[in-house]
Amino acid sequence: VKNAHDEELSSVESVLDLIRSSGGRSTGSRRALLEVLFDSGEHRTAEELARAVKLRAPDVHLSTVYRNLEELEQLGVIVHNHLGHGPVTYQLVTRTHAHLLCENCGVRLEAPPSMFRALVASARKNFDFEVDPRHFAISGLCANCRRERDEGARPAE
Amino acid sequence: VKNAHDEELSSVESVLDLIRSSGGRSTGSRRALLEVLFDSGEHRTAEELARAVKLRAPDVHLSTVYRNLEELEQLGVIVHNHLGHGPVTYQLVTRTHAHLLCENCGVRLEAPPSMFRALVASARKNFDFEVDPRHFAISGLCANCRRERDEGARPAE
DNA sequence: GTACCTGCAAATCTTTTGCACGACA
DNA sequence: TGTCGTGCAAAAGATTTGCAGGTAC
Repeated sequence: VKNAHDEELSSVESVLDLIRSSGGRSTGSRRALLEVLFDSGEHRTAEELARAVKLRAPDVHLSTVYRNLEELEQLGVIVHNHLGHGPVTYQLVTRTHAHLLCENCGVRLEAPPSMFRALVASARKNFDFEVDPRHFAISGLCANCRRERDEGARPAE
Repeated sequence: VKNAHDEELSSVESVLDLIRSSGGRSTGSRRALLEVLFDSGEHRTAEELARAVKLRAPDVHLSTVYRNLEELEQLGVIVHNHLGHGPVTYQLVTRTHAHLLCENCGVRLEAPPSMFRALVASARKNFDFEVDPRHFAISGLCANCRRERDEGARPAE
């Protein structure tokens, strides 16, 4: 779980350098995966990433994508997130942030780090625990679904 | 996503009543599953619950447990949690609480609701979002693993 | 009696692994 | 050249579904 510095994570080439310097090899499938990760939006599943990789390198197999994602995660280049109930999603560590996820409709809101300041401080103080709010989404109910629920709970609809 | 009142969730029989009143039937497999849920500790997987159910009612099939868990969740009797990377776990809604989960070693700490007060207020104010910190674990690093990481990062070990 | 529930088997979906071949350093 | 990486197939783990028969109400 080694910590890579930000400048090492700024481009496809710099990450390939990082891979080489840790004893790995710079291969076509790794380059293609990194290009996709740097190009694409957030929270892509392994399947989505593999589909995009195949556009650049048609022979790259899904299992190779999984293996490379694991390698990149160990190097600290990407993280995976558990959002909702679907498959795991991946993204560059330099682009992570916390999320609010509606349990009911699945809508996802990006939460600013400031929102977690008190929680981070409290966990540190009370449990000596360093909270990283980016790995799992914070679940709850969005405004719409809360309204729906409250209306549904009215005595006589 | 109807909200059951607490007194309806206080015992196996009261939940069976709730099931009947919502058009469902009181069956042996449902009773056995509820007995297991009321008897057992927290965060049990479907597999674990099915194993315990089979001790009371050997013919109950795993798929029936899944179907009944889904039904109970829809009635608001239980919730499921995503803790760490393993299978989903279930527990009675009356016994839920938030968790801190170490990304590195998997240790799980029970977090008091007070720890989330500021987050809950801030999400409500800024996003009109009602946070329920019990559904997903809050991930991060426990004291031990943080120490380990910090030592690993020292210039010369 | 009828709608709901269940056991069983099989399918589905996501992810992992074994193995032999090929490619990077 | 030797190790690491890859494609492919197959396995594994968790969950869902189709169907035919059984059961609560």
